[in-house]
Amino acid sequence: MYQQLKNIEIFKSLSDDSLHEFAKHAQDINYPKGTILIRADRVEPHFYVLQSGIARAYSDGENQQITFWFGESGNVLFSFNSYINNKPGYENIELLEDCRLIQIKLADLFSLYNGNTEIANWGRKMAEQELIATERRLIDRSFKGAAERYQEFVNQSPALLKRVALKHIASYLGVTQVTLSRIRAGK
Amino acid sequence: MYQQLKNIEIFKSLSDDSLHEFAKHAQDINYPKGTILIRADRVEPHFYVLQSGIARAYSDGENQQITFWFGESGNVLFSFNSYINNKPGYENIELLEDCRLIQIKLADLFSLYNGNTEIANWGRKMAEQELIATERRLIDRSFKGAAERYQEFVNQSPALLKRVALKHIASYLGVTQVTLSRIRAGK
DNA sequence: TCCATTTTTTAACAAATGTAAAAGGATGCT
DNA sequence: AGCATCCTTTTACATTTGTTAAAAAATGGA
Repeated sequence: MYQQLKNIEIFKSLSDDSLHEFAKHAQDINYPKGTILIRADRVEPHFYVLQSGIARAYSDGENQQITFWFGESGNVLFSFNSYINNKPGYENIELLEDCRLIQIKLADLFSLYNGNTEIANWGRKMAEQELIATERRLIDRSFKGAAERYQEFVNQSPALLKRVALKHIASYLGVTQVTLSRIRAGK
Repeated sequence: MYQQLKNIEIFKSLSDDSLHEFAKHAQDINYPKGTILIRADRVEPHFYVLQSGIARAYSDGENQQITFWFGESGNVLFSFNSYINNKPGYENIELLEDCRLIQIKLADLFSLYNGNTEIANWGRKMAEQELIATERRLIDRSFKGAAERYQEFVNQSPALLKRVALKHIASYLGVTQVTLSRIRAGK
């Protein structure tokens, strides 16, 4: 497990000691395509790292479903509200392909945070990077038109474009599927 | 300074020891209304806590300015990209009233993070709370119409409504000032 | 108070996006 | 292969929001 973690980008900033600590609590696990790994109405007691496959996080509304995050190999994956506030969250996470995951209990992760300064700072930086990326997306919604946001998605995530249904990409970009079709048709 | 920090909500989860550590590096500072405290094109070497007054963060585009954050008494205030990546950021921060601030050098904050597990976890939680709030706003842009977003702003931030120019609130909500006027007129 | 400046509202029109429904494609299962 | 299901595109129309310009209202200083 130590060797496995060592090859994951997000762990590369950690010392060997911290990585061994992580490895003690980490499990390798597989789930098939279509699995709803995390449900909005439950407290999810695990934290995951995607090793292969892709996933999406979405929120259910009255008559629509909003996809607001995609995860690829190497990304961390958890229920924000479980992780941060120990409450049921607003997001579901669905595996869009068969996935191989690292699984760690939140309780174990938190004791690592409390007992190891390096890991606490690792967790801090992880949250900060997500924060800055999310804020950029929020700002881009005001600055850029839907066509431009689509072009950026194509440039930055060509792999996702091929593997994810367009209806999910549409809601990720903040438009309806009809609008995305229009953009793609170049009209 | 220790007594002063002790009364700020965001520091209340810290032990006395950690608070004394903070106090060693904290300074009390005042700036007048209109000050551009943080500029997008510079690395900002400080981290601030607002003690009184209000502020906004905004990003400049070609022909518009997007306000994406408001700060009130008790909020932390920093340049994300300076703080997180040590690079010039995308945001300016303007003081909308005379403000009293706590100022701490980022270099000092980072050494606190690296030397004190409790403070590292405090910083982690701070980033996590901002993250969850930002993500909610992003999701709400898709789920809710502009009129509903305005109503929520009115309910959640009545103080800001009175003290901030409507043009800034409009861009915070992701609409033009004309649209916000229409919403307010109930049309 | 008066004036200049800034902010907010209103109006008319244009553009972008949403909605609903239908048709065409693609996919997966038996 | 054939069928059912789901995804994507297209069309027509409605609605929302943006743009530009002007007027009204508020603000701040001399």
